[in-house]
Amino acid sequence: MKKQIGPSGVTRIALYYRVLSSLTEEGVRYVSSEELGERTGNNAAQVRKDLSYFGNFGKPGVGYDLTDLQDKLSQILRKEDSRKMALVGVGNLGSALLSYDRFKEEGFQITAIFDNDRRKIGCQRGGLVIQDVTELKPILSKDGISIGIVTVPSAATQKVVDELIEVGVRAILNFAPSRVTVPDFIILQNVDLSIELDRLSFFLENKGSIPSRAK
Amino acid sequence: MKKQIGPSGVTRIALYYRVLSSLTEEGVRYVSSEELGERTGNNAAQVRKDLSYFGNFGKPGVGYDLTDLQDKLSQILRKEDSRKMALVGVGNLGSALLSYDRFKEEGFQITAIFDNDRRKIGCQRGGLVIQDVTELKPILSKDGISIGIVTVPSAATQKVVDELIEVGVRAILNFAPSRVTVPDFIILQNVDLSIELDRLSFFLENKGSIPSRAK
DNA sequence: CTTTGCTTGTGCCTTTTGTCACAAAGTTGG
DNA sequence: CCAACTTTGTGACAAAAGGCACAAGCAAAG
Repeated sequence: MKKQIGPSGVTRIALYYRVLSSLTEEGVRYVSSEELGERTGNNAAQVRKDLSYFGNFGKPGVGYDLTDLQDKLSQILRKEDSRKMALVGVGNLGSALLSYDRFKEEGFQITAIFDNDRRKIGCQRGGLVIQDVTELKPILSKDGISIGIVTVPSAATQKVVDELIEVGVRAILNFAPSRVTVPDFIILQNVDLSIELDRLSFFLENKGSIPSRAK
Repeated sequence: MKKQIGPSGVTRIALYYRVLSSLTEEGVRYVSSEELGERTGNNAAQVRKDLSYFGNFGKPGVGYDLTDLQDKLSQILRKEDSRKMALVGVGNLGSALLSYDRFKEEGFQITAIFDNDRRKIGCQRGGLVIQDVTELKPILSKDGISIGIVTVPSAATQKVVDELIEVGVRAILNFAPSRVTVPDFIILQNVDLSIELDRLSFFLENKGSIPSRAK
């Protein structure tokens, strides 16, 4: 069986895709693994190997056809299936994510938002009405939403996550600092900003030690 | 020379620290590598090895003294040196970070904020006055700020980062999607939320393939 | 058509990261 | 004090990730 790409490889693929978008605007037609590596901070061989997991996209002596490669990566990352997302927790961070333009640009769309705060429920945010989180299950059960973004306080996280899973959400982006447990078939990605700062804080005093990886 | 801990090890250390805080609230006195592993989703041996990079904190047959270990990790992550941070770019995301309580809780404090928008400059946000980004250098040069948070549009990122470095900032948390180049001695951490979503999107269709690592 | 010059795809090696398993150290109960 | 349990710290092993280097493929020039 052919070896598969790893988690960090996927991150790099997404990065390559970003760079391709820039290059398109610059009117380039072909790009080499060398250049792609340069622009993303990766080794050229790494780039070629990453891409080779999904097929032979390049032409020796020329490089990769830009629009062609873009299509391929778009397909790999499922950019066409417009992904609908639900956001739970319309606090500061949640609100910011709602008006975060880059989600739209990259084909992601938040279509339902929830909170447990009486004062917020019914209000509008980014063109959507904030709904009662206790109504989450009945409301989402028909929507076929596959991605959930959770920006609620730690204490509530597990409950919200469980409910999202019940209504068919299969991937969750969790901004709460608490670790959540999910079944194996669920994709969970934690984003903990204060941990990022802890990392910075550590490396500030131990700079020489470890080369910073470009996550 | 003794081997040093790697980048992902540092992330785990920060995670352990979070769990210790919870455990303290629960009134526990000792914790085993087994339990710490359980709660952070790591192998017990991994936990012990991570900790052993910094000393022999545990007692065989007992485990780790909770408050003691907490102190040690706090020291490792430099939690005491109250870290001052500057935030550049007071848009949606920037504003959210300003009122993100967890930064305070974890000992990080934003003490200066900048934007280039005429209409924002002079306004208050989270108890701070938004200052003109063109004044960044003169204002920060005296402050001894070591961490910068950058939430400006892609086009402006490199310039802002360069200026931060000029005034002595040594670690940067960059939320812009564009890759920035910095000298070797600078710690740069990119956080790109739309790339996180791309990852989710990919794994949704390739679930079986790769076990999701608990970042 | 041949030669020269790039650039890809990939086997192999190196380095890093994670896990296992066990000796040493401490604890508890009789 | 001794025997039976725990749990640590770590050397040895396994798996994964990254990089090197080269054969094979394509292009362009003569």
